[in-house]
Amino acid sequence: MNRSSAKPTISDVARAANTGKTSVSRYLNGEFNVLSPALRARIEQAIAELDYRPSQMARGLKRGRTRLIGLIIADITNPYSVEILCGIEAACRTLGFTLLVCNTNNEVDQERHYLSLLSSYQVEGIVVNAVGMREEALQRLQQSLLPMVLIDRKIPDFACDMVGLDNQQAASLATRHLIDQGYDALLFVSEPLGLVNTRLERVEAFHAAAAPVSGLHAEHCEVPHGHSAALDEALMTFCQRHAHRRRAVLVVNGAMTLQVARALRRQGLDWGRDLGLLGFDELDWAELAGVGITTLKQPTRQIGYAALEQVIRRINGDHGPVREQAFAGELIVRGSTRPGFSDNLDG
Amino acid sequence: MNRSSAKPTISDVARAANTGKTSVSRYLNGEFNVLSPALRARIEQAIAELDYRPSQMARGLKRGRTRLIGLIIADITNPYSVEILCGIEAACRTLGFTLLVCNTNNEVDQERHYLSLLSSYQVEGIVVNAVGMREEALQRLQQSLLPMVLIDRKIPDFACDMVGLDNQQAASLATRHLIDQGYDALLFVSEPLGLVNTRLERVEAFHAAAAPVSGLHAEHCEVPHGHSAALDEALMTFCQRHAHRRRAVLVVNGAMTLQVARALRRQGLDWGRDLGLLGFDELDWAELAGVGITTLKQPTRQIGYAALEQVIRRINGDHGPVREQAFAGELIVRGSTRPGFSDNLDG
DNA sequence: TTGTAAGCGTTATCAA
DNA sequence: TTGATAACGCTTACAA
Repeated sequence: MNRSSAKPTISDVARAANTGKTSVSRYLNGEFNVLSPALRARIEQAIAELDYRPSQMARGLKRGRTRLIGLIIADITNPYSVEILCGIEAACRTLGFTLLVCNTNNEVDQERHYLSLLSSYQVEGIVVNAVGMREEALQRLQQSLLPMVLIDRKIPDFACDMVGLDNQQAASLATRHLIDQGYDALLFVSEPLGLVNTRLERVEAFHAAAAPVSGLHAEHCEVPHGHSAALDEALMTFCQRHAHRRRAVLVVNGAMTLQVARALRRQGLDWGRDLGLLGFDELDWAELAGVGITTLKQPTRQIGYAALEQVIRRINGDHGPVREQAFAGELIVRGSTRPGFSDNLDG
Repeated sequence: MNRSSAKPTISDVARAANTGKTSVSRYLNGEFNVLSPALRARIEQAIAELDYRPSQMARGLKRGRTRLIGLIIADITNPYSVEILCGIEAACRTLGFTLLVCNTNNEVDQERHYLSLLSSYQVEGIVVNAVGMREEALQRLQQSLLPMVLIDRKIPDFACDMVGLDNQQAASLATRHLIDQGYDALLFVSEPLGLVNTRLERVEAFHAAAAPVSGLHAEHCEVPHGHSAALDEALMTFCQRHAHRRRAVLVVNGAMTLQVARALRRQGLDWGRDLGLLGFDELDWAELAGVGITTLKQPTRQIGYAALEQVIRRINGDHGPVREQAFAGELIVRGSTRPGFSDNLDG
């Protein structure tokens, strides 16, 4: 059917339909009110015969608007990020945008590279899933003049739309659950807090929820990512210090929960029996690990969707004040926080 | 610094450097041999001052080559796909290409949409990670005239470069391991085989490896994705029929292994104790599930990298015969196939 | 060594 | 209703 080897252009279509490029362009843009039914039909047929597809490159060049959105992900290996991605994708589909996915692999160079790439492709807006991104990298994002939405992170001293979890609500919910289950020695495990608002807010809400309860020990420790020796040490110390208490560990996110679970395994500690375990972020294997791990699930799809809606609002010219949207988390209770305290107390 | 609101163009740079667009273009393309050091310096400065970034849209439009590669992923939720993605990304970085990631979410419409999108953005080649993609969708890929590489799937009656696991080697390795561990009733669990070569090759090698062994029962069952009742049924039947044998289950891929593990949990069966369990694809939680799950790990990064190299070879004009690359898998032994048979045999 | 001018495939302006 | 024609920002003959 397509005899000529080269891709057909709008001129080819015009020629085949015996008309000018302008009318074809009008057809492409749905301006049917200025097209006679006859002409419209001819164009339609020509397009079908040639299997013509307009060049987005040329379109973007001419119009300046590309309907392209850039997504910068710090670590696509993180299932949390992937779920956010899915939410954003769904929104793109509905709202007529196309997503350019960039995984910076947590490398500053990559992030720089992609940022300039996105701008050179004239994306109309950027969503940044900065989970795990270093401050250094975030700083430079400020320079981008494009509409931008941050997911799950704020940049200090930089006003920017943000969508994420209601950390205050979620951490309170999780902490209260542990307290309600009768645990009286709580350890909050996170990566070094730094200026990462997610971690700060969660640990703060943790302490706030624990403080009023009498007879409760609540502490937190910071362990660098991947530093398993430090994690072992921290957990062991905690368990020994509170040997005669009902111990539980609250973990700041899914990636860290995996680390903690491995560490507990190494030390022969069983969650649910020897101590309680609750992690932020739902894990698809949560129910398979021992007695199952209780998690605090984020409405990830919803967060992703909302982020895209917000960036599009900005693209459409909304110049209102910076907006921060926080979604509530949901507790999914499993065996790791249904203690049979018998074993725990005769240490 | 950037006083004018609009993005600077190559003309702006030329004006600022007091020269013509041609020289700027030459600078951008590294043709320094035809630029006097003085002019080169002026241009360099002008670019820096204006913070100029060439428009890839215009470039692609003019040159016809975009250094863009499209990646079509059927299910980005699958960790296997994400690892492939990482391998491809690494290759892109090294080889100077940019990746457009498209997740079809296993929807035919999406796949159609993205395919035409990619072609309209003038990508120079396409990598298709068709894991889980339906035949229907794959058929249409044939129509694309672009250089294309398939990962992990062949299309019947369609010659196309392919990169993936050496299914024959991997399935043999896995099956022999089970036999060596003393299991004598083997069940291979997969989604319906259909024309999916991955599944077909694996199950075939499974039977081939099992056939010569006397006193060994080897069977396979096909369970639709997400059909947990059917899976329960299949597993229960298998266990009852071979109640007095040493049973082991071999699972065709990581997603299915998750299903099987859940099903076994539901039925109160412990892998390692009540039966053996071995799954294709490494799982990051494999060591945390009960006594740990033995897996057959694919060299995913390597596969992704090789796929991109191949598509680029085609882009560069390699018209050689269709090439199929198969990489060896690696067995990672954990508790689920280190049986203490005592419990198993007194049923 | 440098610059002029003609496109690439669209859309926007204007006149018919 | 239509259709020339001039941009969009860049590359690439072709001249100088």
